[in-house]
Amino acid sequence: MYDDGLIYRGYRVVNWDPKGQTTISDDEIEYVDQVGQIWTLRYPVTGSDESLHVATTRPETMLGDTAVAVHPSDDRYKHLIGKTVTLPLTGREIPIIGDAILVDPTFGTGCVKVTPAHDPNDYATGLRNNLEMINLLNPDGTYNENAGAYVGLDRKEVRKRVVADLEAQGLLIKVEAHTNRVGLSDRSKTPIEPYLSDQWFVRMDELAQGAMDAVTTGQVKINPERYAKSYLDWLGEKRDWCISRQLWWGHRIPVWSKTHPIDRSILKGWEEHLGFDALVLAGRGLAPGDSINPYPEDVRGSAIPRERWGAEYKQQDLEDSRIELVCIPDLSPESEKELIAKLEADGFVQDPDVLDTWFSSALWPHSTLGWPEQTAELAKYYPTNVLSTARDIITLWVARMVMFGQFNMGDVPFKDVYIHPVIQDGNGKRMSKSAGNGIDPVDIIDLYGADTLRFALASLATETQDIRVPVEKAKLPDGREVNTSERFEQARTFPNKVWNASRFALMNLEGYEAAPVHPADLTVEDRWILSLLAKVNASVTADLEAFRFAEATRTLRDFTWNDFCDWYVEFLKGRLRDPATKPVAQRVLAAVLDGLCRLLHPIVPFLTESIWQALGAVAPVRGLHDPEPAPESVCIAPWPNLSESWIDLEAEAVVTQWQEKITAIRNLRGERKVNEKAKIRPIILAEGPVAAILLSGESFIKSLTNSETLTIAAHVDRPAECAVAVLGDAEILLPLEGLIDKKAEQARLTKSLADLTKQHAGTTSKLSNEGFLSRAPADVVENLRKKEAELRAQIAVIEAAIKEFAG
RNA sequence: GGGCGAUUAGCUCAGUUGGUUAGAGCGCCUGCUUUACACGCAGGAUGUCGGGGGUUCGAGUCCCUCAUCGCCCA
Repeated sequence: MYDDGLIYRGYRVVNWDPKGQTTISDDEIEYVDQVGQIWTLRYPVTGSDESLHVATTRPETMLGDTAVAVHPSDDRYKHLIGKTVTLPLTGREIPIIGDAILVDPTFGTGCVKVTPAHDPNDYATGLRNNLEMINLLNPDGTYNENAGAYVGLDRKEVRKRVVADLEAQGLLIKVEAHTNRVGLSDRSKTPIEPYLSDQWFVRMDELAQGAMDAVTTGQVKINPERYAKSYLDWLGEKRDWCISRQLWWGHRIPVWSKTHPIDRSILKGWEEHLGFDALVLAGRGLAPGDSINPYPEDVRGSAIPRERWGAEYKQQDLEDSRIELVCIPDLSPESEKELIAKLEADGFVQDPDVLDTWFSSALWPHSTLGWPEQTAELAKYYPTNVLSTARDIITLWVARMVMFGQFNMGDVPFKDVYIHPVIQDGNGKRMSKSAGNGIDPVDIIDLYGADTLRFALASLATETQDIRVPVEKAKLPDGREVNTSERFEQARTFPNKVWNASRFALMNLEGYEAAPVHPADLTVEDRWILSLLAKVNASVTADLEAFRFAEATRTLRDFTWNDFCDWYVEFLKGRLRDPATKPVAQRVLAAVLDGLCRLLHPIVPFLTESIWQALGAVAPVRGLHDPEPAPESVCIAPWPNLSESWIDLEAEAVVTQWQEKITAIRNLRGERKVNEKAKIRPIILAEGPVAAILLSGESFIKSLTNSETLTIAAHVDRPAECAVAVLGDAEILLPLEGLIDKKAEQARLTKSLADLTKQHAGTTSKLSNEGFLSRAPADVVENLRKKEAELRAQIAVIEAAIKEFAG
């Protein structure tokens, strides 16, 4: 990048942390609203009675003012442009300039003090207007000799004295409370100072454009999509990146310099080896265009016009000296050593600064694969598929990885960026070690296991940007008190449930023999569970591909718990006891468990692996069409891709019918507080195809409601005392001789009548709405018509039942 | 100041392109040690979808506005 002129040394205003004594990047500044003050100062116009009022939140910087700016078309001040003011406390005469960019004439007094060395906007103004730049600061935050009488004092002390001295001279107009945003260093929490100093920069224009193009063309996809905006906005500014840091850790900048008249003879012999372009030579005080400097623009920085070099460096009092810079290119370690030795023997010293950590981190996707060597890993894994990261480093890291990948590798580092939500505590605060509100994942593994941790996080990973995880204390077996959360407490039941269902399956797979199962041999409930499994397979696959982890997890949980465990396992119990039906039931059970393990594996890998091993022991060969040996680990088992032909809506409709009636009977039993163990003799009134479906599931309905007998008929002599439930297509009677409280029963029916009547009124009002009928889609209208008819029938049945009780 | 997100049951959250009576888990209430599972089973109660306005036959969902909270960027 150095050779390409993308890295340059520049004398710029940077963010300076006086405590850490280092530059910090824009991203490491934390802005806090602080109640402070704003001081209005009076600057007398030289040789006149007039004076200008300027407002500032940092009055001490006035010592470094080199101009006062007004808007060029501001009638109040236009006539003063070109004159000077006498800067209080210093006596310096500084120009009054017109600058339309810096000054908003409608804000404040319309006059702005300009301190180019200590404010980024003022710095830009200084460049535009060719202003002197006076650096007031020492690196430790004290004021230097440019501050005159205030030399050696800390910036806070200078402020106090400057304000007091101005007040004593009657130049302090007013002090007002003012809330302003103060930039604090993330690291040291001290206010940062804009500071003019020599730093290294990366030129961003082309690099940033390339990284923007990667996202706008879809070469890199950011998920959720809304985050692409912050990526593009940030890169769009194309602000050059200050990469030098005055820290003791990090990659040291591989540049050697010597402040001396240049003696190129010491490099004799290297030109050929390195190529002339590998050496960038620059000198402070060199005349512009000096032939010895191949990249004057790059070295000086585009923001500093060549014709202004003199003014720049005069302030550094270096006009007579020369700095020669040598950037070490890629060499073998031996050659590099040799070159460094030669340079250092001649008095060159390595730049003491290190590179910004993000500069090094940006190399991560390719450097970890062996780059700059062309390794096999690099060829195979670059570019990789997905980068998963948090949103606060989209600009810090993601954008820079893309730029560096494109520059070094000629290709983007990854195809998808998944921005996951950030976990906060129950009060919406970010977790942190110092605040003590953080949860250590290792503690959660100790408490609940890795699968529970993973399952919990997967179920929380929605598209939202934050997830709240209320923090509470828990004691580990070893006595340590750690932070945990009810979220994990809730999640732990799922792996347990899966494990227990698998135990049931494994216990019942004894004597399993693999054989193809013909579709005709499958029962309705087999076809039902396989149909659901195929649907789950499809939707989970789609969810994972779109990074919808919470949705995939919920689908799998619901299927496992509510369909497989609650119903299918119960349907199987009888069949597994009967030697005639057992073999097919076992084969389907093994196949479903096999599929479930594969689907659950990404979410609960340890659990599914142990089930997989146990399943392999009893049923090593599995599958319904063509049974085949299972892979030895679920880790390497192919992701299932069940054919749509498994989807069987007819079977689903049948099982739904059974479930509805079973639930209704259980409901009657539960509400009437009939003991679980008491045998009941429910009656289902139904006719036609509904009755036929129910008859086909008679044994399930009986066993799953713990009924002694079950009557399914179109008509029946109604027992004198029974609880009644009215469904859309059937009526359920539960004879409860001596247990029926007629009044309570009537009240229940009346309440349900009221509900239904209300619903019915809603549907009829819609159906009589001309606008609805003419504008709503036909199927919506049709469905509502059906609904209305059903409700009407249900109401009639309930009214009859109420009469029955009254009679 | 600009941008993004959130506000739905006591708590934590789903709710796809507007279309039946808004869902789940936990918690709560009732009843169950039914030989896979009490980290469980069966059943139940709980909502002015933050406030206001608008578009529409129809709004938790779209638009405007206000409020509160959070994040990012200047």
